[in-house]
Parts: sequence; structure tokens; C-alpha cells
Amino acid sequence: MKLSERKTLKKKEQILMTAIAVVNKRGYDGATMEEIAAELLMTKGSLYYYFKNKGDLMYECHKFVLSDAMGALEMALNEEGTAEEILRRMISSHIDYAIEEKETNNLIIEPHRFFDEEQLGPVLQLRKKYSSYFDQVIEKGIASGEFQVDEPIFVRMMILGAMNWIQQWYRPDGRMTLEELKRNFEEYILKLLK
Amino acid sequence: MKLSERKTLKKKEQILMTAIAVVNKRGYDGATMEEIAAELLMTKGSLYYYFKNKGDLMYECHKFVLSDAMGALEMALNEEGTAEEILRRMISSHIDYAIEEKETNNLIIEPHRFFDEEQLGPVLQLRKKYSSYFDQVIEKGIASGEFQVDEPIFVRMMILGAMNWIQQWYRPDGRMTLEELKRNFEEYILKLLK
Amino acid sequence: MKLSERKTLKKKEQILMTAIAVVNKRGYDGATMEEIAAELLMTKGSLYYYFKNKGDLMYECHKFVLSDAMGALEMALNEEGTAEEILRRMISSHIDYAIEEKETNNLIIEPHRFFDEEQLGPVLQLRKKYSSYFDQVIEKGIASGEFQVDEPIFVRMMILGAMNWIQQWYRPDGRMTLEELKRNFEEYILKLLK
Amino acid sequence: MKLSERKTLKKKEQILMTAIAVVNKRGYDGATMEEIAAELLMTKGSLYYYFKNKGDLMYECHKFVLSDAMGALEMALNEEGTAEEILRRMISSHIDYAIEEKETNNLIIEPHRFFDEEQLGPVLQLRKKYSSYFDQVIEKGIASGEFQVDEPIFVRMMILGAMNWIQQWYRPDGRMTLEELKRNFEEYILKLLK
DNA sequence: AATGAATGAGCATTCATTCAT
DNA sequence: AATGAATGAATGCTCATTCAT
Repeated sequence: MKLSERKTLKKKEQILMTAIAVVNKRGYDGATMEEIAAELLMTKGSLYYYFKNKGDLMYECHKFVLSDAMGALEMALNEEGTAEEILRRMISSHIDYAIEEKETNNLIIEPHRFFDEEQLGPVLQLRKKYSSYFDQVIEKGIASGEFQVDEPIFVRMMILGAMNWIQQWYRPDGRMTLEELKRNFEEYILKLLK
Repeated sequence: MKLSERKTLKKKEQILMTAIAVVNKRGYDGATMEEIAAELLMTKGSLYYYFKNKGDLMYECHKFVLSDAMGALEMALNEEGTAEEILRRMISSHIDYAIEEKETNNLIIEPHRFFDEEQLGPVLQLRKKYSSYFDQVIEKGIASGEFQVDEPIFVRMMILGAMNWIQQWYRPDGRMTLEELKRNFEEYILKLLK
Repeated sequence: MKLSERKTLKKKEQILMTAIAVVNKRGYDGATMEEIAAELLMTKGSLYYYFKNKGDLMYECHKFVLSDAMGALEMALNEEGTAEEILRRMISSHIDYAIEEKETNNLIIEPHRFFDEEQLGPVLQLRKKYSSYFDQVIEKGIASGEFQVDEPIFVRMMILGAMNWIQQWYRPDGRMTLEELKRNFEEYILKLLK
Repeated sequence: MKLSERKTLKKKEQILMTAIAVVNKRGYDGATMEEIAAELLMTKGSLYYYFKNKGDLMYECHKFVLSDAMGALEMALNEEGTAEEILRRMISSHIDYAIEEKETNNLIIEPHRFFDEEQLGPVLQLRKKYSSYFDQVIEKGIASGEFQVDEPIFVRMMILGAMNWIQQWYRPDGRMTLEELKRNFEEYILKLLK
């Protein structure tokens, strides 16, 4: 049992990753169970063995990406360093995910449209938690005198917005390298906070 | 002739406005011709008298909103004042549209998914033009010594991103009034530029 | 009244000719009232002033072409000459129509599909009459000893079929000129009859 | 694997045969996926499991009939006998198909209207090949001195036209039996060739 | 665990037809 | 006599979902 369960989990993860890729390419509505299955060399029907329905699959995708990003962010948050140093790491981490997981993160954009009441709670909570990590650095910076902000929550929103917007304009093959991109964000976000 | 043409235009505009509302509620894929028609107390078929197909209707919606927003922004840009004063007006204008026209502006988010080659050009151009207005104030502020930015284009992207993100978190009935929202944006955006 | 009636007739004829052209290009189902009207610089609705409905219009088109062709054929039949001479003229006449009025003549092909009970009668009668002209020359030829056929009706069917098939393969810009085409038909049809 | 594939093929063939019947009754445009499905006691959607779209289904219908007819014709061509004997058999074969598969063969009539570029090629080729079988007997007859024709291609066109026209007038319950019909065609076609 | 097959609801789109003006 | 506008029925097609095997 344990073995087969573990096997199922592996498979589920595989499916999730593929589904995420498809959603990133086609968008939520554009992603069909058919295409996801095909990409996995399975048949449509088989997906339903692992996930109750499309909504469920999308929900798990979303949680998967979010959890992943959250793990990375948490790590960045918990390493040693000044608030500034920590924040720089967090910015870097967030941007990595923003660029890779375009559309899945975009599911974020209108969760109410895509998730039902039951799913919405956990998703919203994850997002809140994710955001709160940023609040924590900011608070830390304020406490240590590194940052000076009157409206920390508002500023955190601005920061996240600015970073999430990347997807709209950043092209990996454009003039700005990923490193420069991150440097710029660090620079200007710090300007906002100091 | 003039009269009937004008009437047709009126009707088209009516349809556009309703369509925009529906798209804002349901998203691009979720908005059906049926629902748009129903909202207008028309039948599906009648919509096709005014617009060639759904894509065309969506395209016009998008142009409509964008042009509108652009007009307002241009006005804000061309009134008297220091760069700072102008920018404050532009921020206010942009936020007004960002809040009202949620999803239609969100069509913006992945234009490549929704528009065909022919439509993409004009849309992209409009968006570019819209952005360029912000570039103009920033340049003006730099020229007059009001602002100090090394990466004006990058900063403009940040600013727009931060503002467009509003849709994700701002609730008109929440703690922050629209005025406070605007004030905050002005404040922090200026902090970014000075 | 007389004047206006005459005017109406003229208009009807105009419409018929345009409709015929459209049907020849698009086929029965492919021909839309819209396109016919557009070609006439009218609106769809106006067509209904002159014709009860699409079926009626098509019916009149068909009768128009058939009557026209019949007139020409009758003339060919009634001119002086031996059966052979007459037949040659009739062949020439028939081919002219077969080439020009492709699709309208093709309405012929499955009249039951396109016409209702009421319309079918006259159409079938016209066609029968048209065919009978050929029977007449053949009989005349037999009587005069020019032709020798055991199954005149059957042969007439063959002849008409062979000629109507032209539409499937004859290209005015191909190797065979219209004259050669006619010559060949005359030659071989006569071979059939002698 | 083999088994399920074979099953699918059987089903496809079943569908094709039903579709052919419907097309024969209603014509290309008149045949709806709905009706074809209903006739098969399936739902519309299921048809799309087997065929990509209506065009594809029609295309396969056409190929199916044509291939079938071609097989029979080829057999008639390759059996022993003088050119005359062979031709008689071919006429018989062709007439069998012309009578049974009315409309599907009529798809033939304006292939350009119904098939897209990709489909047109194979269809036209099949038709050409089919016609060429008749050319072959004719050439054989000329070579053996049985036939005497100056314009063999033209005559072949006449012959095919004459036979295809059957659909327009032949009624199985009419005066002429199928056998008489064939006999007559053989007789007069040979008259044309000698 | 997986699949092939089938389903049905839903959607965009077309078009003949109507009718008030 | 003509038109603009509206309608609704029909049609091809897609796709999430189900289920027997």
C-alpha cells in the first residue's frame, strides 16, 4: 500500500508539472484535459483517476506552484543577513517564479473566477502567507532602522505588483539579462523602502 | 444617412459597454455572445449585425477602453504644471481606469492569446503609446531636475505594474478610500523617482 | 400601373440574372440572399419585395434559364435544313447554355431536393419539353432516313448526358476551343445516330 | 491493439456507409452531422471521435465510394477478353455504381466547392485514375483494330457523361430493366467506338 | 491503473425571413 | 419600393466528464 501510494503521488506530481506547463502555454480555459493527457502520453480518461475534475487539477497545480515558490521564499527569508540582504534574496526568488510560471501564477489573478468556494480558502490563505513573508522583512527592516515606510502593507502591494508585471514585458532574450532585471528591482525597491 | 449612421454608432457603443461589463465579470473565454446579447435584451444573432464575430467585438472593446483611458491620460499630461503635478494627475487617471475596467484591461494581459495578427498591431501600438505618456512625464521631470532616475523605462514598468496590480487587492469598500489609494501611489511613486 | 409593372418586371429580370450568376459561382446552398443583394447594390430585405422567398427566387432563376435556352433551341429547331443540319445547330445551342449556366442548369440535377411540389411540376414540364425538341429532330431524321436508331429516347438521354457532362471537364482556356468542342460533339453524336 | 484498431475501422466503415446514404438523400450541404449521427443511433459528438470534422467525413465517404468503384472497374479491366468484352463489363460495373451511389458520386460534380486543397489532390487523382481505365480499353480496342476513334479522350468524356446522366432519369421501377439499360449502353457506346 | 468510446451541454456563427418605417 | 434592424432556428464543433472493461 505504502508503495503504491507513493507511486500514485509521483504520478500526480508528474501530471501537475505537465499540466502547469500546458496552462502556462494555453491559459486556464485554453488548456484542455486532452492536451495535458497527450503531453503525458496518457489518455484523457486516465487523468480522472488522479484528479476529480479539471477544476481540481487546476487547483492542485496552483497550490503546487505556490507551495514551491513559498518554500523558496521561506528559505530566503530565514537565512542570515540584514533586512536588505534578505529582501534582495526574496526579490530574486520571486522573480524566478514570476518568470517561469507565468500563467499558473496568473491563475492567481482572478482566483474567484476559477476556484469554487472550497478551493478558494486554501488558495487565498497560501497567497496571504506568501505575501506575509514580504511583510516580515519589511517589518524587520523597519525595526532595525534599515527601512522607513509609513504604509508597509501598501508598499508591499506595490512591490509585488511591480514584480508580477514582469510577465507583461520581460523577454529573456531581450536587452536586459535576468541578473540586471533582478539588480534593478532590488535597487528601486530599496529606494522605495529607505 | 447621417442619422442612421449615428444611430448605429450609438448602438455599437452601447453594445461595447455592455460587452465590457460582461468581460469584466466573466473573463474573455467566459463571456459568451449569448450573455452579452441577453444583457442588452437582444438575441445572439443581432450582435452579429454589428460585429463580425466575437474576436472583433472583443477587439473593439479593448480599443474602446484603451482609447478612452488614453484620452484621459493625454489630457492629464497636457495640462499645465510641474512634472510632479502632471504625474499626480496621470496616476489618478490611470487608477480610475484600472479599478473600473478590470478585465478589459486584463485582456491586455495576454494579447497574443486573444487577438489575431491583424488586431494585435493596433492594440500593441495603443498600449505602447499609453506607456509612452508616462515616459514623457518622467523625461520631463528628469529634464527639469525634479526626478532622478537612471533607468527611466524600467521604472515606468514598475510603476505601471504596481498600479495595475491594484485590481488584485483593492476593494472599494475596504479600509482605504480611493483618495487615499491615489495619495499613496503618488507618494511612493514620487519617492521612486526622486 | 402599366409602367410601374413593367418597371417591376425589369427589376425582377435584373435580379434573376444576378442571382443566376451567384448561383453559378456558389451553388444553390452556397448562394446567400445577402450576396445576391449585395451584388445588386440592394439590401437583403428588398429582395423579398420581388420574390416570396429564396426557393421562389431559385425557381424563377431556373425557369428563366430554361426558357431562354428553350427559346434558342426552338429557333434552331425551326430553321430550315435537314435533320442533321438542325441537330448540329441544336447541339451548338445546347452547349452554349451548358457552358455558360453551369450551376443553374445543375439545379436541374436534383430538382426534387430544391423545389417544392408546386414548383416541381412546371420545372419538370419545361425540362421535358426541352428534351422533346431533341426527340423531334431525331424522329425527323429517322423519318427522312438520315438517322437509324432503335431506341431514340434512350439515345437522346445519352446525348444530353454526354453534353451536360461538359461542365465537369471543359475549360474554356484549355486545349480545345469552343468550336472544336462543338464540332466533336456533332461528329460523334451523328455517329451515334447514323 | 490489433483488435481495437480493427474495431475502430469497422465502426468507421459503418459510419461512412451511413453518411453516404444520408448524403445521397440530402446532398452535401443538406446532410447534417446530426442526422448522420441519429441514423447511427449515436450522438453528434461521437462522430467527431472518428472524424475530425464534416469535411473530413465527406472526404472519406467520397474516397470510399470511389475506391470501391475503382476496385470493381479494375477487376473488369483485367479479366480476359477482347476490348469489346472488357468494355462491356466496365460499362456494367460503372452503371452499378452510378445508380447506387447517386449523390456521393455527385460530390464529384464540384469537388472544388467541397474539398480543400489538401483533399482535392487525392480525389482528383482517383478520378483521373478511374477515367484512365476507360482510356485503356479504348486504346486497346484501337490497337487491336476493334475500335476506330480519332478523339479517344473526348469520346471517353462523352461516354462517362452519358452514363453518369443516368441518375437524372433512370428509375429502377420504370419501363427499362437494369439489364436492358446496360445492354443499351453497351450497344450505343460500341457504336460510338467502331 | 488505464483506456477507448460515448455523451451532452454549450458555444460561435450563419442565414432566411420578418417588419416597422 | 426599399431598408435597417432584429430574430431564431439550425449547424458545426469543442470539451469536460463518465463508465464499462
